Amino acid sequence: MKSDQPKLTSSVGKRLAQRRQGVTLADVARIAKVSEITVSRVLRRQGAIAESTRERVLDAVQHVGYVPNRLAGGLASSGSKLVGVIVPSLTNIVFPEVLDGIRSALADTGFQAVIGVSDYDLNTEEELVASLLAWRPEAMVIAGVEHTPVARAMLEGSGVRIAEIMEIDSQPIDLAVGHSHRQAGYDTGRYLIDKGYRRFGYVGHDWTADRRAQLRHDGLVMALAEAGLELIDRSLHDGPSSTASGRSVLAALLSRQSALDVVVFSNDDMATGGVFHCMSAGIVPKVDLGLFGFNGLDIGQALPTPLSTLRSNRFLTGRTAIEMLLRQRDRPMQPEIIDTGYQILPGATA
Amino acid sequence: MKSDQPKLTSSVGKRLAQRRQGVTLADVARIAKVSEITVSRVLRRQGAIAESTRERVLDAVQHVGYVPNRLAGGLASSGSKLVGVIVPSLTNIVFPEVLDGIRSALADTGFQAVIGVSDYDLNTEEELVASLLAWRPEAMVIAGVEHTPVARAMLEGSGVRIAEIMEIDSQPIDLAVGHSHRQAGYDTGRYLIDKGYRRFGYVGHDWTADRRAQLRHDGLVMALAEAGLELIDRSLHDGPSSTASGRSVLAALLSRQSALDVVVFSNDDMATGGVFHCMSAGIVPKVDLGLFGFNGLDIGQALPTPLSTLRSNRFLTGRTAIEMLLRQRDRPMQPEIIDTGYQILPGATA
DNA sequence: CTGTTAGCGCTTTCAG
DNA sequence: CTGAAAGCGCTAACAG
Repeated sequence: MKSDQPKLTSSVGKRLAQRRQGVTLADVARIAKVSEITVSRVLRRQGAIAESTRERVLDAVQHVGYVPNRLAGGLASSGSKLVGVIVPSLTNIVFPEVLDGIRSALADTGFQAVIGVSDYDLNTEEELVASLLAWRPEAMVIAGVEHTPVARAMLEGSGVRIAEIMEIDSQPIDLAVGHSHRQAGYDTGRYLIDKGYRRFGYVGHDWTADRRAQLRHDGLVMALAEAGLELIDRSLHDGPSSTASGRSVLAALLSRQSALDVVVFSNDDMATGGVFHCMSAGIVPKVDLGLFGFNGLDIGQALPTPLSTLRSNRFLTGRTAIEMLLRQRDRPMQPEIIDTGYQILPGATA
Repeated sequence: MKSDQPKLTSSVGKRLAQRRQGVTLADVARIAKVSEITVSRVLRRQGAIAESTRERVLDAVQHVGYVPNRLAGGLASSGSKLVGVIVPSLTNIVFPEVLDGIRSALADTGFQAVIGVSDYDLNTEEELVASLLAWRPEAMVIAGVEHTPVARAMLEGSGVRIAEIMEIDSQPIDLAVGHSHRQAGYDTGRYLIDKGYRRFGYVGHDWTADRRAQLRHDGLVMALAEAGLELIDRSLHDGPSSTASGRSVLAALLSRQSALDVVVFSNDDMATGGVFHCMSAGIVPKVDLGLFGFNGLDIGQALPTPLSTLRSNRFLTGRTAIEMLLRQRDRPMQPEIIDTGYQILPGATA
């Protein structure tokens, strides 16, 4: 394998054999017969370099297959070109979508994201904050505004810019990007009440892990209360949201409570499962029973009866967070909040 | 904000004010009245340390809120505790699932994954290889076995262990973990032929981006040929797979070709869309038309008629890749291949 | 346009 | 059990 590499100047070859390490700037400099800093400048396109030396350096780089060492570069320049990102999950598709927005904003900036997954656990999140901060990121994106006191202290104390995303219902440390979940729940209630629904049921998943789902629920209940209504019944799945559980939990709810005219789900995964249950049970969505989700996932819109739901803008949220963070390296005097909003997708199930 | 931090010894406070940088080992050492190396040892639990000094150091760390600098640590020890990972996409759920397997294998090892997304583009992948290698990862995981010559050379030359995952149909650089897509396609064909299907159609997505889908297709055609059969018709969507396109492309195929008794889809996303089309068009899966997917996604199994498909083991693939890589730091003499296999899920659509 | 001199913050020797 | 000295590979800050 090693022998497949291009042949190197013997001195470099020897050093490599001894070190097992990679080629360094010094190696390139020696071959190009310039100083290390000149190589460094060429590679970073910084400062004026004579075209002839530039070529010589680039040739040398090619020749020895030099790959810069960012650990060293970051240390020397105290600028890691890293952004730390913490999300609760990868299996819930909304988070990969946020990451995709982050990726798109980071493209061509030279920044790399280092991603941590907290698994909806605040203590895990705290550990991740510490370990990501150890990479000296130049900014940090973290889902949610709820953190352990220690995690919060580390984030505040780090001095780097922090975007707390997906939620703007509380005051952020520095910047919040997302939308109000309480308001989304409230708007869901208003929309359905306006449609004439009166007998509300709710199908949800584990709240202790997903407080944003709870905020939406609370907003919904608030809208109902204002209209003199209340949730007639609700059923919660003890675990993360999924199509399968949406299906079974709706079945359970309906088996004990037949008087509902609409069911609001904690999100589209659950609601899609609900639609599947209806299909199996011969219940016609909207006609026999209204169903309403949250997120506006593609899958829900591709259903034979497209899901009535609220679309949140995950990609935009990720993208905006990064754009804001990179725009200004110092924290603002006042915490800032950016609402990326949501839209009602009327669909065909409510 | 800054003033909310715990009060620091005045000397440290002054240095911080000057540097805007974080607290360093030296600061902790001064406060604990030990040398830097002792602090370092305590933090890395390395070498014997008197319990009393250990406590003194830990107190100091707490007091000043010290966060180690991994750039410096990695540089000094030439060990980054980083694993580079490159996947083609985050929006196709199978990749987040692989990442989750990687994450689970990395948990409690002290390693961090740095993730790059190639967007199914080999040139982008090449850039990612270079930029991830610059972080001096101790191992690298990359989806697929197809790379640009330059990317391949960098991977080989890096000396670090490389796992090429999701595909074992070609010879890997170092280690391959996944399953044979050609074989999966072949087995799909055998399974359906044994079921009595004879008139095959195919609905797929963009092959240029997803060569594993093409391999499955080729395997399918091979099985058909062995049985003296051939694909009667096929329709390809010019873009990534999605439920929506599976739906419309099946509709298009059926509108021009009514003699099919089974349609094989490039994956479960497409197949789920196909099932949705059938629901809308009054076609009864399995009875009127067989449908077969690939991946074994949850959504397919939660359908009113669970999808007949092949389940690939994404989580296991990610997890196994990391376990193998961390088990042995040197590349094996011979490239190694690990088959994480797949299972037929009979379902109810074929 | 190019080079010299000092580190960045930590860990690896090697001593004691 | 603890420390002093010497870098890791690169870049900032000055020269020239």
